[in-house]
Amino acid sequence: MELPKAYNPMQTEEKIYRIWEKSGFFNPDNLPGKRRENFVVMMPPPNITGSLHLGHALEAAATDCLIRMKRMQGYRTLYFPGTDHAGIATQNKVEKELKKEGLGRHDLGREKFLERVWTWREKYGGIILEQFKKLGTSADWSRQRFTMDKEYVKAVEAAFMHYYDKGWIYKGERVVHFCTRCATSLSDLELEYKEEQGKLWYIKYPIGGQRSEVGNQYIVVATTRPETMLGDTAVAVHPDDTRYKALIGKTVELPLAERIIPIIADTAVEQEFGTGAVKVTPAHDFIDANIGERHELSRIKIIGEDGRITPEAPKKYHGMKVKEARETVVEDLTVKGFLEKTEDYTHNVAICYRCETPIEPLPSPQWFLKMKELTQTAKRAYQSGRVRIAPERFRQVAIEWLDNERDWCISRQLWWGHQIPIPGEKDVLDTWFSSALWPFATLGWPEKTKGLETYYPTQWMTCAREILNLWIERMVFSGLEFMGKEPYAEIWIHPTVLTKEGKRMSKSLGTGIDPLELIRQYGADAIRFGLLWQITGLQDIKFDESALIAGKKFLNKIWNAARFVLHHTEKISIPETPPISEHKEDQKILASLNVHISRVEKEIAILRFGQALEIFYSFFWHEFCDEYLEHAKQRTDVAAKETLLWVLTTSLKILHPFIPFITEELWGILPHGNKPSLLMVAEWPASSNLEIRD
RNA sequence: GGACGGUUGGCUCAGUGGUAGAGCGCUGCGUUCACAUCGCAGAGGUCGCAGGUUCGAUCCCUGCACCGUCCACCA
Repeated sequence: MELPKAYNPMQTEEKIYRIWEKSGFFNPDNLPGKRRENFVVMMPPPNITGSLHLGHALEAAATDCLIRMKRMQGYRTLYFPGTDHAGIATQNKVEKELKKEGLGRHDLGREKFLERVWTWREKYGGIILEQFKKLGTSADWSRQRFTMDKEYVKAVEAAFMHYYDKGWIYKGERVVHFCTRCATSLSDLELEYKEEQGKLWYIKYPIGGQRSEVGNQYIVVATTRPETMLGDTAVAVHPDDTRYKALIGKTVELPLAERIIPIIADTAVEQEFGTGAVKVTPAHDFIDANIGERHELSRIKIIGEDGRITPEAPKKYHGMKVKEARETVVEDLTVKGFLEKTEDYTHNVAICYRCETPIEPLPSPQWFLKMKELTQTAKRAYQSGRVRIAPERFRQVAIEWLDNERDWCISRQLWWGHQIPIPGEKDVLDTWFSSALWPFATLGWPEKTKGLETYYPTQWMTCAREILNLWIERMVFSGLEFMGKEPYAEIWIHPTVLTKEGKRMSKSLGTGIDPLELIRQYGADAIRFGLLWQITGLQDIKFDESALIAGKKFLNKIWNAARFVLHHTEKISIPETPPISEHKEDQKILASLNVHISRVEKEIAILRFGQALEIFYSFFWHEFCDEYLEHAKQRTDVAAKETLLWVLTTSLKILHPFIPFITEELWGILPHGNKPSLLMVAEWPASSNLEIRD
């Protein structure tokens, strides 16, 4: 067969992927040979709103590399794919789509709106998985799950009821982060922070009196949010603050609201900030809420879910938006002489991670899940090593979060999501409540399915750094709670892909790189090569396209080495066992091959994909091509030909997990004695069983 | 504010207690016999700064500077 001089990924990749899919080998139930041990990995389900970014590509390349290697090593491999309904994210996407038609979700009503979301899901829900296929991901698409599948909904309800019956779920009015635009509460992890040039207002609170004018005695508090003073129920100072010690226990009159409130002592107050005296608004600030609980202060909710001032505040301010209220309050304070001074002040303002609206902390009835016991079981799993975490340093990060996590607010005021299975409840559940069940809900839990029996627990998982707490920890305690077993043996926090300048990749900043564009330009193998090549250890990756060029060149090198070997070994088949040869050069390359296989295995075991690839790249290019191939040109004996074929085919096996397309293509062309199966299920060269001669 | 990571040739990164390496880029030469997406040759680094340990430090320790990430968020 005459091969073209240059490797062309376009002509290969689509064809090869179809052959793989048709083989059925992505499904572990169809794998040839006896398979005793599992290697199961759950794909972190991408949002149905998403399209592939380099983080996904890195995740898929690394996971697929492991899966393919384990598959060849005789494991029962399952790479389980699926997608996440992603409550807020998806709802916002659809709302944006509606907005173009001049409609809001309330115009449609709940039912019609949800129909629209499902339409969206049908249309776009699978696109991202198609993009994973382009990368060569050998996931079992026949098992694909969505977090709103019927069976999955049952699992979510069962989990909720389990906690509910245990008394771990309760409804309470708590101060939560609230996005007034999305009209929903948000978890800590759904916030972003934006630096804002704000002001610090110093306000005089008259001491003791019943006066509505400023007297001689007053205490000054500093605040960035003067409008919340309408809901103040105390002024707090540090108990050790000598300036204010004499005032503790006395009262002040709250300007504008004309309420008498106490001066209390609390260690949460920082003496150095502002005047050392702080207004306490238990309804609209988290720290104040805590202070309020300690001192049994009443909570006056002056900002409503609509972002407007409530009737709890003085009549003048009713119905004002927060910003307007702030301006009016400042004006009134100024006119009445309560404002001492104003300073410029830069601070971070919490904003909604979806729509960037400033967050209002406010008391709202929400559902909570008690966390104490759950987090402690998860903590023990990490401490005992039953769940390993790589790199190891993230274990401490995980444990610290588990130690400090408050009860989990699991309700959201959205339309798109899992209904809380309590009659009359309109809210839906936090997306992460369903994601937390991913490793076993995908396998049919709470039914006792064969899949669950066979494939739970899983062996490995990877995710991005920022969802370690959001997702990973919650899967661990959910797995322990519902299955009695940790959901995976090891979690790898993979490097973050940054721009070459070391900045975060972001669509809005225009610093993102589209992997699909790169695939078109270089081919999927080169992308996988480039990404894996750059995973070298602890560091995040400053994505460098030159690694893709290196990959592309390497692929061409492999292609042409194969062309040469094919020409040079006509009428010879690939030997079944390593050739035995008298020639030193043959012995040397065969021995070196085995050494390099073992080194690759060792690097992969500690997830150093870059070093593994480098090791074999160097062997193949320099030792095999530059030296042995040149030497073999002088040889016509069978031993040389068998050695060429042996080293080449073995190299294809080793390289297949990294660059599956080209290796599979060449495997199909090489002269096998018997009709070969696919390379993806070929037997991994057992380096440990081979004699290493040097 | 808390925690963590990094600082090595033009760029992106490996690496080791004892003459410093790769890929990409660059320079020169070379196209009959796998590959010009190639071959050969080469230039290019006082391994962030300052101390310390050591016979010897790019590597170990301390401090500092700068870059970055995550977490928390302060009125």
